[in-house]
Amino acid sequence: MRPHDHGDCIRRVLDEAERRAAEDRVNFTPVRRHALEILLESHAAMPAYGLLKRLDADGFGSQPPVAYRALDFLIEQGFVHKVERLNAFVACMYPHETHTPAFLICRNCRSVAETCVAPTPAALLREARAAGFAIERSMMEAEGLCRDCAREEDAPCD
Amino acid sequence: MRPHDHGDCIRRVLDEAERRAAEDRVNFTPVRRHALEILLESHAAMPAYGLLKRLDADGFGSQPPVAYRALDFLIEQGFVHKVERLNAFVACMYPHETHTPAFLICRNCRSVAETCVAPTPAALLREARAAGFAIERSMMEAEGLCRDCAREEDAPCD
DNA sequence: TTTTCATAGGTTATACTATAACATTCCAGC
DNA sequence: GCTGGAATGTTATAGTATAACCTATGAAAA
Ligand SMILES: [Zn+2]
Ligand SMILES: [Zn+2]
Ligand SMILES: [Zn+2]
Ligand SMILES: [Zn+2]
Repeated sequence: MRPHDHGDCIRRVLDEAERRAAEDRVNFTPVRRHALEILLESHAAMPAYGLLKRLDADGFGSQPPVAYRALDFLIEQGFVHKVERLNAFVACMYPHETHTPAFLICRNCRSVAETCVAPTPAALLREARAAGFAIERSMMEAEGLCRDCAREEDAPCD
Repeated sequence: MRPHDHGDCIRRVLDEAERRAAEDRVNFTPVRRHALEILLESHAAMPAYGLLKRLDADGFGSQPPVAYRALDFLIEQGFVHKVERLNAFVACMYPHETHTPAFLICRNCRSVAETCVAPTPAALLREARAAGFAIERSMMEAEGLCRDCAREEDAPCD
């Protein structure tokens, strides 16, 4: 991840979430909001039990449903994605647009970058149509080496 | 899934696996082969513990590593894919070509169709290049309604 | 031949992920 | 004030995956 003003990421996404929740008349309760804030702390993917631990520390309860219910809501609203490959969750960086999330997952440092790809890729859409399948949600995940880790592997003095 | 000669699917994939294993000098042992045969029995995705139960019934051992080791091998060789969304496994229907597996997963009947999509979609590849990310594997998963289930939902007498 | 090394498999235990089920609280609308 | 739905509290359990260590096998090196 390139250096950037992460405070800006946080404000931007949180504001948009707030706005969308109001617009859609959904209940953006304290625990839900706080879960999103925790996930927004970094662009890394966080496992459910990591989130739960944080929520517990902040007084929101210690039982698994606390985390999973918050996550269900946030995913439903499109504020959070699940990275299936990692069984972990990330705040969406493009909550203002409907999209097919696409993740670049580094097998070395496990960093996760969400890239901005349009709704369902054309090739998949074509295949789905041919099969009579109606796509409602889709996602893409790619595993490989991030820029930084690739540089390390290249280094002759490794 | 349309009606088809499934025995033909099985023979075709098994032969190709046999051939590729010999070519790559990897050890296609009885338990590995039998695990693939079990997964080939249908195009549905099977959970690891379902596979384990079958392997156990056929005398290959009852402990989780039995199944997970066989799956690790089969995935490594490209004979099997994991459907991340379902935490379940399917035999690859296109073992003769390197590809990005793409699955159409019905949210109603949980059927899984693997569609034949080329290596990493162009859009994702572009994004990855821009980020300096080297993709090694990628996959796509789409959730929605299969042809049959869509028909049912349409039915006025449902 | 004996040693060595790598791969596969056996076995036990445990960690991690997720949901079911039911009780309780809260609040908006009637 | 009653009522119904949404959110939360609480307990229990189901489901997924890996760690760790040990044994067997067989082919290559010494
Ligand atoms: Zn997103
Ligand atoms: Zn990395
Ligand atoms: Zn495939
Ligand atoms: Zn279906």
